[in-house]
Amino acid sequence: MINLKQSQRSAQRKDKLIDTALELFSSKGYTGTTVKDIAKKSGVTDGLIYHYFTSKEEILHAVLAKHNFLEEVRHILQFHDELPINQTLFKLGERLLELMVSKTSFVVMVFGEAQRNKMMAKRLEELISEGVIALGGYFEGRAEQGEIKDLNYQLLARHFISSLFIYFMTYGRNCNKKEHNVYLKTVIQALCDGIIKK
Amino acid sequence: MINLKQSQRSAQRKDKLIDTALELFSSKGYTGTTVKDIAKKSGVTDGLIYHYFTSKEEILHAVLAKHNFLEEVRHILQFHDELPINQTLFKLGERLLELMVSKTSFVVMVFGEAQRNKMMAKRLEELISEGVIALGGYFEGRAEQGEIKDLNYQLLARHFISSLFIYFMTYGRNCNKKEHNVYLKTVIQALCDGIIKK
Amino acid sequence: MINLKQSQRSAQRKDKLIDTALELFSSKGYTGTTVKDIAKKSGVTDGLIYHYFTSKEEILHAVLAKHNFLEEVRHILQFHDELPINQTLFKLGERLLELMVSKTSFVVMVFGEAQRNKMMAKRLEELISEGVIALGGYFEGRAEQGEIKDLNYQLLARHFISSLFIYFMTYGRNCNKKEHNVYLKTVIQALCDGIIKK
Amino acid sequence: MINLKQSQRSAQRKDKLIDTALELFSSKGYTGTTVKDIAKKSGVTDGLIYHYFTSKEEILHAVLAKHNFLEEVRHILQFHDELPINQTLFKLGERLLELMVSKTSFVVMVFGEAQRNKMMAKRLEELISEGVIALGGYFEGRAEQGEIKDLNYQLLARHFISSLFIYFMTYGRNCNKKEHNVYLKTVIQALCDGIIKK
DNA sequence: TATGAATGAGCGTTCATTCAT
DNA sequence: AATGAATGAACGCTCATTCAT
Repeated sequence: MINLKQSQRSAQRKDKLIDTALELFSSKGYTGTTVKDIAKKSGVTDGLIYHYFTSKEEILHAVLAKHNFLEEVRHILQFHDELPINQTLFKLGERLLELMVSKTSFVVMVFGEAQRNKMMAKRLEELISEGVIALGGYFEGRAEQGEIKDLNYQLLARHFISSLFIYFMTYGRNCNKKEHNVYLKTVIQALCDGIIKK
Repeated sequence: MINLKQSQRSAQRKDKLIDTALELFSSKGYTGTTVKDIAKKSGVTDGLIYHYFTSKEEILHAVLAKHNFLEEVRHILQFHDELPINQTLFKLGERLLELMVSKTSFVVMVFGEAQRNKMMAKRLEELISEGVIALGGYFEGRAEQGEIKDLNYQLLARHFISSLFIYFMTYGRNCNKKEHNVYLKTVIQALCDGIIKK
Repeated sequence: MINLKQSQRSAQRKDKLIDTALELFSSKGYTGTTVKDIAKKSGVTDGLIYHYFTSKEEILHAVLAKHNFLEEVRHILQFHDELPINQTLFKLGERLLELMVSKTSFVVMVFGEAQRNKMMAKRLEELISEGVIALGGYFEGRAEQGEIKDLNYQLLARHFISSLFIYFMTYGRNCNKKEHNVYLKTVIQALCDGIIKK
Repeated sequence: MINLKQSQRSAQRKDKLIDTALELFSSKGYTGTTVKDIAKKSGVTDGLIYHYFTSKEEILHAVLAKHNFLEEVRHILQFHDELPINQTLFKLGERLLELMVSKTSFVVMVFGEAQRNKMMAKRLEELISEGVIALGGYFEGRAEQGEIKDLNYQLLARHFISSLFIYFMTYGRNCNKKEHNVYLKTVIQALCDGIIKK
């Protein structure tokens, strides 16, 4: 029994450490965060950290493993063909923004550290690619139905996703849902109908 | 008069130091780069750095001052109204990509450091805003001529610029001009005419 | 409970560090003493110093806290009125000299550092003032009893205390008790009866 | 001619450097003063310092040589026997205080540096001893005339001089002449007549 | 499990001094 | 005589990591 309780507490503690690490990495960056920082904020002694992780780098790995929202991205990207394209895009944008908002600190960390850390860069590219491929596939499907013009769908998808991403990072991080919607509507309307008056 | 040669060599050396710093900052980040690194790679002793700069931070400032391409961005953004919108956008995109390619390491550094360093964040926002405002103004002008639809031009501009930016950062960094053009054409065609078949 | 031994050894080590620091500060001055010096002389690595103290300045504070003899001075200065004035002064002088002798290196350090370091200057002034005020009060009391002449008792007290102090600093530091007594007798006799033959 | 002018300017410059050094040493201490500081404040380049002095230490020597007021102390200490003792002591005290006031920064430096620097300590002891011996001799002379009691005149002299000195250092440094006189009168009256009411 | 003492390489920075010009 | 570029050892301090308990 004791062992069970112990191992539970142990797991909880590890979890706490990972969450604290994410928080700190997000606000101060990986390099800017001290192992001592993590220990202190988690209410744990310095040495104990190395009972749970072999190195600072491994903490980062654990953070990435726990907060990897690739699954959630994939789930969002299961497109249903019943809706008109613009509504589908709007829903997608809405959900992606929601997801990014709910994981702001994680996104910020991955983004900020990606220049320095190969693994982080790979992770970032994975996330974006996942979206790009799925959305590109959706475009292609619509094209086969004769609904959209003949274009490079992958590039188009990348354009949409990455614009959303940078909007969130540099501008929309602190905006509310209403403002997000204005952005999404503007961008999607332009994307669908073009900006040129006929 | 006496020390013309010396002061020349001194200026050259300072220049060298700035360039070396840019290189290192770009590849390892500001925090990840040691003053000793800069000294060593420049073939200079540690102490001499502080003959030219008062601190590591000042080196960063010097790097930013030397490679500040705000001026160039402004120049690129002087729109001429003779051309059709899509051609104007294409020219703009082409030049912005050219500029980013020619200053890749600088752009990467500013981008990567912006999450951590207030000054860098400001610098980045300046760069993007500059483009957003100018392009937004251009859209507005075209709208007044009845050429484009009623939309939020600032958001539209931000969409175009930031998409370009992230395309470069995550994808186009190593592409050639031809590939850039494909991207630009796709994105601009979609932006102008929409993707929906009528 | 577990680490009683460890925490004991830790406390001892901290104590050792403080004592070593006092020794070094006294002989080489605060500025002239390196943190590495303290570490080396204590048989400890550089980094460990910062496990016990947050800065070199804090080591100084710890030294001051441990060797703060203000309390002892106060105790000495509790005058008893039973004795004749000259005997009271003699006892006071004797004890103050004893105290300074037993804390020679501390006194020397405070004195030497006071010109440069505001905190040390304040500390020194505190020590002297404490004595001056107490002794001045004693003089005043005796004056009210009609035992001493009408004079500025604070200045008189300062005169006595500071003379004692500089005697110790520049001359009596290495003298024995007998020599101290000669000094005290001479000075006190002169102070009480004057040097002029009537 | 040119050489004469040059050597004049050279001498002036050296003088300027010494004075600046004194100023800086006094306010920031010897260790706290940078050779660069001296150069800058003197309007001279770093390297030139070493054309005039072989080291920082030598600058200190030069400062001491130039501002050595032993001569002046000796002059002040030429006692004349016409006056009553208390007036003689008052005149002596007055002049010594005047001298210390006029050379405040020098006195402060010597005093502050004496704990760290053997040479400075020796210099300080020289100055004090000079006064002690002269004043002790004067006392002895008066004693032979039957004017003062039988006491240890050297200790008495040390008492008077050092009290004066510490009064200046810790208290009278910023007082005006009037306040000095109050101090001197009090101390001298007590010294001459004693403080005990008969 | 858990502690926190201990390590030691490395950080940004300072500064007396040297030296080519 | 004068410059200021250049040196390099040393400074106070940080921190990921190890380890005895």
